[in-house]
Amino acid sequence: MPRSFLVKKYFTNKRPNYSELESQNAVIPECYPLAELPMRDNSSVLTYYPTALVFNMDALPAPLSPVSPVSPTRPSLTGPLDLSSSPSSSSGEDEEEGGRTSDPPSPVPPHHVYHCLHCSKTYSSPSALSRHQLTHCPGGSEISSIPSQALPRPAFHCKNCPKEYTSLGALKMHIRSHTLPCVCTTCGKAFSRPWLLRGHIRTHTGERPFSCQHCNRAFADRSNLRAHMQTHSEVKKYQCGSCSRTFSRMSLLHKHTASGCCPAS
DNA sequence: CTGGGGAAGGGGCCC
DNA sequence: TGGGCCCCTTCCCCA
Repeated sequence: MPRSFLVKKYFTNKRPNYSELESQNAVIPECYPLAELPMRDNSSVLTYYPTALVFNMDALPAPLSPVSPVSPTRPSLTGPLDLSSSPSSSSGEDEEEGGRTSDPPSPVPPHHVYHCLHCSKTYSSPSALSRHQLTHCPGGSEISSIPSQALPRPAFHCKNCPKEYTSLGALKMHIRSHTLPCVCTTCGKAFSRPWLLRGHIRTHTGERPFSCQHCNRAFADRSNLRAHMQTHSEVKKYQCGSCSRTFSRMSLLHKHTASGCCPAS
């Protein structure tokens, strides 16, 4: 299941072709320009339907209790193996440095006492919970059990693509992928977010702040380090549902299944 | 063909 | 509400 359950994806899951938009935004000020919505003229990419978002709590399923420790985002068949049951094992999965991943592997932090009505997620404050629960509102499949009449329609549409969002903030974030306001001063490549640009700048500077504790190999991206760590693990994270063969990356598993190795699947 | 690294996209969460 | 960061995912390329 894609993580982007906020978005209705009508087309392919491949990256959008921004070449046309890039040509439209060829002149963008350097040095971290501000992201702004192209509101000039009457050609705003924002389509705002002032329909109030009504969150019908009565139409929602009963709260989950107790909270399941199983991650709800893991795919079932082709998803990664659940290795979280042995966090201190020698797989090296949890040995990377810093960040939230170094937190204790407790599935529910003790200060998280507000449970989502739709999934097993918990939050430390009512506001955080209510904000999260809004993500279940739009034509999302995660609440398919709720009658469609009880669900509010997505209110924010992107004019450049068919995506729909439940909040203006989410739409603004998405629009940045069209406007690409962050431009590399070295090569001129544009990005949607400053931190993406920072990661890109590392390709110019050669900075690799994430290093493997097993082989001292360094990486510019934490996710790439995480993928690399899988190569040190004897039991890979992603398992074929048919032949039980494991892979270090989901993409490799997809290649495996697409190659027809396991036609029964 | 397979495995792995590099680069990038994008939604979620916290502050 | 927005910035920053996290995490997952995907594509491309190369050995």
